Amino acid sequence: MSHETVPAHAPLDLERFLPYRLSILSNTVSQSIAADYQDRFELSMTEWRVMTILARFPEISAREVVDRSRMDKVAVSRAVARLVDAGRVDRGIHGSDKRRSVLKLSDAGWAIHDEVAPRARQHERDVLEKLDEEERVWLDRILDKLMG
Amino acid sequence: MSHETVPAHAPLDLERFLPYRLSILSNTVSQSIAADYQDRFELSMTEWRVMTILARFPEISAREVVDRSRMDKVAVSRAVARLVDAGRVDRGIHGSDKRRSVLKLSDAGWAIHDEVAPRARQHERDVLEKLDEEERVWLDRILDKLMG
DNA sequence: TGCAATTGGTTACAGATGAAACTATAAGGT
DNA sequence: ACCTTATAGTTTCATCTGTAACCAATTGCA
Repeated sequence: MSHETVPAHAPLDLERFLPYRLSILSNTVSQSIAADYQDRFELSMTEWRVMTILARFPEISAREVVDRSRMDKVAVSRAVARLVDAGRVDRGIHGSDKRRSVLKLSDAGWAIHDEVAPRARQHERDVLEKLDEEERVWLDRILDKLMG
Repeated sequence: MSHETVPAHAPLDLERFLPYRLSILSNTVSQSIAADYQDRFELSMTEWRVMTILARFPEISAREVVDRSRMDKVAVSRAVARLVDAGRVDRGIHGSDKRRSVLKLSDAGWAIHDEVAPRARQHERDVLEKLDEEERVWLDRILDKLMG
């Protein structure tokens, strides 16, 4: 029998590693929703997110979309450009500050929003249905604390 | 006063929408860990994940890495190629099936693993510290149910 | 007023990603 | 043995993404 000279490696158990589990879960859920509207409307996830922000806060600037969504500035710029291009968002210019855009959903944009939003909500319900009411309350509270 | 002809839009509240919250949380957590090793070792997240799998299951094929990690086949192929290139993983060929690779961490690979793994675990603890013990138990249980 | 620093937004580039096509080997059925 | 099908892994291509550089309008202040 020999002395232990090699340090014992301590491999991570990826399956139980929180960041990994979150990443898998998040991707699975987001992908299943995105799959639903990407083909039907040629709408990327970023574009959809911008649309939901504009649905809730009409007439805001791209900057405000960034602030409200934690999305990347460049990503928002590109998404808005495509949405304007597709006639789904109307872009105006702020009266007193010519740098600022003023964005809102067009009628076509609203039509898509009104079709996609309920389906997205349904997906969320499908996921949450795996939990009982007590677990849903805890999850909500835990996410708030983790993201605080 | 007029009849209500326009249907009431029902915008999603992105801030409270589960898939969105998961996505933000997951990105925040994973990014903060990845930032730690990406610069110091020029190691991508995919490569690091492959390394953790090989640490736990030495002498497996790329296929088994895919199965155990839910990662994309192509992503694994590329990550392994880079790791082999960098001398962090040794690639052999399976005796009775020449298609199959046999992968394991090299000494250099283990050295990196042994430095990164504890730091990754520390990051996980940092995140979980925002919760009390009861919440941690619930979170674990909830993730299991959602991912079941 | 004039000029440096800031801010809103876009562009350019470099790296990451995923679907599909491809190569090579193996397995299965006749 | 022969031929079809399946599997391991790589390559290709088109798209996405993030960082940094950039432009134009605005603000702050000497």
